[in-house]
Amino acid sequence: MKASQLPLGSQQDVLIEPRKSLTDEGLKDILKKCGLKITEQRIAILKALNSGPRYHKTAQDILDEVKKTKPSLGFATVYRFLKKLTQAQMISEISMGAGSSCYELKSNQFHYHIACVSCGKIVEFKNKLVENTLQEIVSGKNYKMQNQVVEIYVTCDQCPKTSNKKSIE
Amino acid sequence: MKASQLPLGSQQDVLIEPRKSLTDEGLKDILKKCGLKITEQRIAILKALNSGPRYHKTAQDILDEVKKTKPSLGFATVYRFLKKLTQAQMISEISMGAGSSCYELKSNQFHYHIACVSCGKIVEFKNKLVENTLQEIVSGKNYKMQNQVVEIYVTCDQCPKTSNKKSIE
DNA sequence: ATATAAATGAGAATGATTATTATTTTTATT
DNA sequence: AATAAAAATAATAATCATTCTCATTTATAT
Repeated sequence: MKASQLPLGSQQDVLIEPRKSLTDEGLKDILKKCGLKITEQRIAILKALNSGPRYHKTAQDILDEVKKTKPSLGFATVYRFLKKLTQAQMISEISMGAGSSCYELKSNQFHYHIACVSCGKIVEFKNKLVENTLQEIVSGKNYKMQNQVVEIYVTCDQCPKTSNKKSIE
Repeated sequence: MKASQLPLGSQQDVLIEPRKSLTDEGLKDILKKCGLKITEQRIAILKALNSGPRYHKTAQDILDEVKKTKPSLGFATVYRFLKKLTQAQMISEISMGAGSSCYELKSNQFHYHIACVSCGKIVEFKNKLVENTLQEIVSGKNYKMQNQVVEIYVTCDQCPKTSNKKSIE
C-alpha cells in the first residue's frame, strides 16, 4: 500500500481550517514551556511550522523555508529541535510510509488524513464519533491518550485510471 | 510523539486472532495472482510473513527467519519482494515513526494498533463502529477504500513513571 | 560582565532502503 | 527433456533520511 505513495511532503492537500498566526511572544512562550532557550533559529523554525497552507511539513520543507532568511541553518539543527518539540509533545510526527516524516504543531483537536494511493492527494478531516470512540477504548483500558493517527488510503474519483482497482478482500 | 517510541518490530504485542496457516499451494496461488514467478525464496518469505504470534514484521525479522533455512538470502530480495507484494496490495506497509517499516499480509478485516509511547508495547484491536464510520466517510466522497490505518498512542497503566505525563491539550 | 550550560554549524556516521550488475532460475515453447 | 527469453537472485554499491561528534558561538542566570 504505502510504497506506492509519493512522499507526503511533496503533495498538495486540502486544509480544514487556517491556523491563527502566532506572535513572537507566543512562539517564545512555547520555547519557555518546553524549557528551551530562545534562539533566532528556533523562532524561525516554529514560524515555518505554523505557516500554511499545509501544516504538516518535512524537515526539508522547514529547512528550505528558514534558509531564505537564515542561509547558515543546517539539517542537524532542524532535526534536533523537532525531536525536542516532539518529546515535549508540542508537535506530532507523522510517517506515512516511504519518504520523510512530517511534523505539525498540535492543535486543540485531532484531525485525520485521507490519502489517494494513486495521485498522492491528501485531504484532512475531523470526525467526533471516531475521536470519541477511540477515547473510550483507551479510557476503558485505563490508558492515557497521547495521540491519535487515523489515515484512510483510497483511490479517489479524480483518478479514473486507477479507480477500478480491486479493493482489499 | 513518535520519536520517543521504540521500533515497532522489536516490541512484544498482543494478537487478536491467530491466522490459519497457508498451504504451499495457497502461497503459490498468491504469487500467481500477483503475476510473479514461484521461487523458494518467495515461498519462504510468505511463510515468515504468515507465521505468528506477531503478524507485523520488519524486513529484518523476515530475513532472520528465512535465513535459518536459506542462509544465502539477502536484504535486496526481501525488500524487492515486499515492494511487489505491496504494489499488488497483498500486504500492508506500516510505519509508526522511528525505525523500520513493518509489513503484514492483509486479512479480511481491518485491525488497528494501540502503542504505548513509553514502553513500546503494541496491542492490536478491532472496532466495527470506527471501521464503518471510516467506510461511510470515503463512500460519501465517492472514493474507494484501499486501506485504513488507526493508531492510538498512549501511556499505559504498566508505566507508572510516565502515566502522569500531561495529555495533549 | 561573566561563567556555565545549551545551541549551532559542518561534516562524518549510521541505519534503512533502493539500484546495479553479473549470475542463476523459472517457465513457456520446442 | 532441451532451450531460449524473461525474471529473479546475491552481492555489493549507492542513496536517502536521520543522528552523532565536536569545535565554536550564544543565551541566560548570577
